Amino acid sequence: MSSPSPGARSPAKHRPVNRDVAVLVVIFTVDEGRLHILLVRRSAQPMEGAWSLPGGLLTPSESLDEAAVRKLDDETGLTDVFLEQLYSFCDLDGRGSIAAAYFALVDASSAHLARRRAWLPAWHPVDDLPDLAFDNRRVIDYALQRLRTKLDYSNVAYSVLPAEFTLSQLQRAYEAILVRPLDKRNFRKRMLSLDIIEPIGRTATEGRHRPAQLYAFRERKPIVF
Amino acid sequence: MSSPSPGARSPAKHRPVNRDVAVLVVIFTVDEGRLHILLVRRSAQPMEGAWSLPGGLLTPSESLDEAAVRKLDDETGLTDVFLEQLYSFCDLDGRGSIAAAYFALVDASSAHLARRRAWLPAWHPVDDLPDLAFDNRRVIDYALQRLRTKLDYSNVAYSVLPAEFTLSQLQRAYEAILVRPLDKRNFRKRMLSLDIIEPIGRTATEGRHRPAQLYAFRERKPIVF
DNA sequence: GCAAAAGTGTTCTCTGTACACCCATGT
DNA sequence: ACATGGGTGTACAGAGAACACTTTTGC
Repeated sequence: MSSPSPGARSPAKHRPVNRDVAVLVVIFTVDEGRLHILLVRRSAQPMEGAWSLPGGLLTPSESLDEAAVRKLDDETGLTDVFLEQLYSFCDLDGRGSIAAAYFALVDASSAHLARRRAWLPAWHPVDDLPDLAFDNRRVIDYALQRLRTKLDYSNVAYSVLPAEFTLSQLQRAYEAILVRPLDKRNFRKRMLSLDIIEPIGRTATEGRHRPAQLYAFRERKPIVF
Repeated sequence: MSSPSPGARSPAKHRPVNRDVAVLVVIFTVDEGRLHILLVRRSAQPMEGAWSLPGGLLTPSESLDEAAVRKLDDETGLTDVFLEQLYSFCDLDGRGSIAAAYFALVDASSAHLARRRAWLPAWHPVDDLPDLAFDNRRVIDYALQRLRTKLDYSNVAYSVLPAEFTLSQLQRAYEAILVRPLDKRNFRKRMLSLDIIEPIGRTATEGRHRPAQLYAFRERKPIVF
């Protein structure tokens, strides 16, 4: 709410307490049938060089959402993807700062990772993460849970695929995120009945087998069923 | 209460930018078959006297959760109830502060509202709220949505009822929150099959009709189905 | 012609929903 | 005896899960 607290009693001697406020972004992608997260190396003490989630302090004028969008853009060059606030953590670093965590889904082939840094950012499979700075692991676990839940009742997957895709690609993305095989017929039946994707009328040949019908999401923005 | 002057923030480029960080608590209860929210009057400018959600700045040493627990205790005298972080809002007051919103469910008959203030806090039916300070309406709408969703796949209702209750009381609480009548037989069948409540073996007589079996939640803590 | 992925229906089970009557008590 | 809310079962519909074979292409 507002800085002045409606319920507070002693206006005179209360001194406002300000805090560091940062955003963290858990950026997911699916590549080679596996779910990955983007990690960067810390460029400052403490724990310089340790793998961690991308993030940083808010600038004086920006909002939480703006900071998250900026960070995501910095790291991937992408702006028009699924990005949602996750949870606000306190004291992840042991120094009382506030970190508003966000999570995003990106198409690996559209993302352009920064290449001019001493330490290069990199995709890491979620089932094989390195040791992470601070309590970043907690944030990732929370994001994973939310992503998996949300996959079931929303169209978030639109953001992890290129504009045109085959149903098999879509299914592989779902399977990578859920870490569970899905039945092909049931999967297709459900996706089509949800009315969130449509065939675009062209096919794609990929390998020495039958070409697949190409589909696109009707809306490239979040929809909840 | 005095709000921090703009100069209180660290303007220098090489210094981290700190912000006011506050918590807001949307405190729900069910009374007389209607869902209510606890509102207080702002005790400071701007908008002094306007109804708003309880909240306030973090003290120097506390975490977000601790501040939310403290606020809830201040307003209701309750500590062992359902309380969950909702979302962090930015700039609700137009001055760039961060507000971590929480929501809580309390049993109206256990709550003791503050009585020694110039402006008394009060329960307001959610379907008949007064004009509210700032963007508090957005926060309440968000909390309502989350509460209604969560009612369907968790035992949050444990926190809005006394320790012992009848199935009819439980059903009335659900109906008040969802604003929709529920079928008695289906409701009882479902509640019992979820295995989250159990009969305590006693009955309660209330009015000139058949006494009702009393039940209790097996766990008085959050469970997700 | 063969390897490889695309594409396609039916059956069963389970969950949610609709619906109406008798029971125990106080007055 | 009657008014009031407590308590109970069954039938139907829709959703999700299990399951196997034919088609189209590149080589």
